[in-house]
Amino acid sequence: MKTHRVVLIGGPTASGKTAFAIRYAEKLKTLYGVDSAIINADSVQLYDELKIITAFPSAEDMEKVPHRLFGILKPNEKPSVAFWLEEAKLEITRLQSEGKVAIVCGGTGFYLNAIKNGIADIPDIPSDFRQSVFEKFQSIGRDAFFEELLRLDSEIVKTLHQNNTQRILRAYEVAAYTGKPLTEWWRSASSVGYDVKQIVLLPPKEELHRRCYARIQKMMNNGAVEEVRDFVARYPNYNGGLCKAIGYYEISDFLNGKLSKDECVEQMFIHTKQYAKRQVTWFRNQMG
RNA sequence: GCCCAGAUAGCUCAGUCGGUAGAGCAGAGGACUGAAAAUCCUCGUGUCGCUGGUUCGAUUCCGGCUCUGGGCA
Repeated sequence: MKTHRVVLIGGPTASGKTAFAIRYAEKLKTLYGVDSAIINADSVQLYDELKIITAFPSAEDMEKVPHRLFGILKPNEKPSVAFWLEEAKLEITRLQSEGKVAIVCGGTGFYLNAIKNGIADIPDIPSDFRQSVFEKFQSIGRDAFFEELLRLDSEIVKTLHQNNTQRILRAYEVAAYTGKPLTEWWRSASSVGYDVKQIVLLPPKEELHRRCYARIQKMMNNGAVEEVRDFVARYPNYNGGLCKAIGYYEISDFLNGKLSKDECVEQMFIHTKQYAKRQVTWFRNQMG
């Protein structure tokens, strides 16, 4: 086992990545005598809150194998691939210098892909600039905004639908701020150049759905409701990155009476299945 | 027992002034280069409750029946 190799473990939610990664690390140790660490590649486990609904690794698991990049963000901080990649590269470099193997594990295929293929070296866009772009979008409307974007970046249509607000804003920001179209930045992306071994777990759909449901039940039994109640009490009117964790809105709606408990669980189940499906599509089609 | 309102896609419902019907959600597939548990795209044949009648033609109008709400007794 070459220690400079980077192992990527991906798969949809509830596919058993965490358990697999730990077994993998233990085998590296017993079979090859090689130490390793698990690096988080899950956007929502980057946070140090809402650990139940984000399926944060258990304390026992974290004792078995060193874990990195878990719980490194506060709720009001925002992650991004670029941020994550920088941190992951630092960890990988550190592990490799110690002769250890990096096991990058998580469900955010976008992040895993960045390890494989790298991302374009685009400068940070200041938040006030981004805000002004957003205001422009709101004032002139989607159609006009998209037309202006095409003037700045004529090739963007090939990969971008004008209804995709997040991305047309991003494309506009980059083109307007850097004076260079996003599509051109993408062409200049260079691979990070790791020797990557990729493992993707893809359980059959029915089994995956069963596991998703079991996991939601477990979260609810482990205090997911109390966790969200406590969180919204400490962060009133929160609208940061943790909002996107499945369970945040559903349990909030249960707490304020908009959903019954059964409906809440049902919604979480539906959203988890939909998420898993998007992940499977990504892993199948974007990562070979 | 009587009165009223419903009965249309897996669910919630719209609609057809009579020419066999469409939205949202769910579901299926897909995209993805700095929000990715996010964001976005594509896909809609279903005895229009059952049964008679009128009509060239009924899911649509009329009658009866069944079921579900709500009201009156």
